[in-house]
Amino acid sequence: MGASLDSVKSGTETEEMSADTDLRERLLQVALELIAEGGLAALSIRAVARRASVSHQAPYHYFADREQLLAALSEQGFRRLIADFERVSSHDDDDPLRRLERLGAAYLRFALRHPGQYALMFRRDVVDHHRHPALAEAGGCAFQTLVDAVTAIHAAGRLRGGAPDQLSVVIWSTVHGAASLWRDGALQTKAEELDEEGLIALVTSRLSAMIEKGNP
Amino acid sequence: MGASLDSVKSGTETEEMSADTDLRERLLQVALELIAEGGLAALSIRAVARRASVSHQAPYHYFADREQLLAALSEQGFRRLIADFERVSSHDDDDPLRRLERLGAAYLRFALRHPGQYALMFRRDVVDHHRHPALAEAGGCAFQTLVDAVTAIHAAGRLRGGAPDQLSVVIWSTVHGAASLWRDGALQTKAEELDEEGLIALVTSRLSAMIEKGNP
DNA sequence: TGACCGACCTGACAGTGTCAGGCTAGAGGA
DNA sequence: TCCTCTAGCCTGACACTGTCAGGTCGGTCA
Repeated sequence: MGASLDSVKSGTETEEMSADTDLRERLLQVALELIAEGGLAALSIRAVARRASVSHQAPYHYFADREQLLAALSEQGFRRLIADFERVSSHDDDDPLRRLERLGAAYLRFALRHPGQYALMFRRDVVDHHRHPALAEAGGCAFQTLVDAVTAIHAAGRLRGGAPDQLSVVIWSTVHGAASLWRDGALQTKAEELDEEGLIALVTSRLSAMIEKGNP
Repeated sequence: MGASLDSVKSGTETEEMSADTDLRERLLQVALELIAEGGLAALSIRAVARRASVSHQAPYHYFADREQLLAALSEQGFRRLIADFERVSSHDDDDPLRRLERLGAAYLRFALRHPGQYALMFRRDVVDHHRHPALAEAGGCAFQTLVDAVTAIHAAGRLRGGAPDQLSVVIWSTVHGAASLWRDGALQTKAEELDEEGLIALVTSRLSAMIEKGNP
């Protein structure tokens, strides 16, 4: 028996992926679908296996346990976030404060568009970064982008007090908090006239206000 | 059988609570212990029942399902947070900016001292506020305290731009983000010289910088 | 030809939340 | 005194989960 339909790849390209794709990749994509549909609670190894039409044990050939699959998903999220960062960084406008604002907006957009995956990236109770060096490295790289942006503001002499790495902590806290609260629906009931773009504008505008020298 | 040792209450007051206490209260306390010891993942209805020395079904007499128990725990958390807010509010110093800073510090202290319960208070995937009006009301009350504090700053003419409720969203985001990132261990690796009190000082100082008029 | 191995599979186990249906002590009315 | 009712538990089952143990099968390589 097994995966009996290799090399067939006939008419059904419409759904999911073609059958001969790496099972590992297919499992990751299916897991992402499940998270997007029903949140982290809807993600079980067996559910992933079912949707991928393999046995409930097949995923364990590629991932030692549940946490390893989640770690791979989490790392993928950080890499995509970093890619988003790079996209908005390579802007011809080189004002460091605007750059920080664009990074903040990109962060929030990523979090709001991929709420399930974003949540997973910070659920250390289910994925311990210490056990997954590649994940820890990706997360560190994302944070470093923020630190670099603040350092550039400092170098331009426009930072009001504080060390760049410490101010980065506060800035990261602000965007992470806004993203988390919005995802959890905690903000929608408080400021009803606020939509996603409004939230992004509100938060990013205060990011520079928080650290810029000589702000009115 | 059942709870066979009512009205005894002899020598064993040292551990947990006396045996004739409300089972409902005992379940909540045991649940809190489990969360404190092993996080939310360690909290199962059956584990609570085991530690409370009752059958696995006894909790369902008081809580319709798992979510109801978690909702009660979450609501208790918000009420304790509100109590902390009131404690630091009734200070003879009536500078509204200092008051906001004290609120922020109280928020962070609560989150850092009760990480499991705090996490639960914002896990809407496990506890939907819409299904638990008392919980939603407690959460709204806590947020309102922040809004009131910002409104007082506005009334004193010391707010730089923005509506109080919108600025409250940003401030809440900042403290919530800092608390969440610290709890998840995401900050410890980035700014190693930072301890809990350092984080509180760092964040609260930037809260006023974010909104105060005429800040240097 | 035979040993090996990667890529799956089936079958079991303990743990979980939850449904269904007990049991028992006490209260309230006849 | 007897009967009924109910609150406050209980036992037993179910489907679901992650995970351990041990197949099977096609290909590779000596």
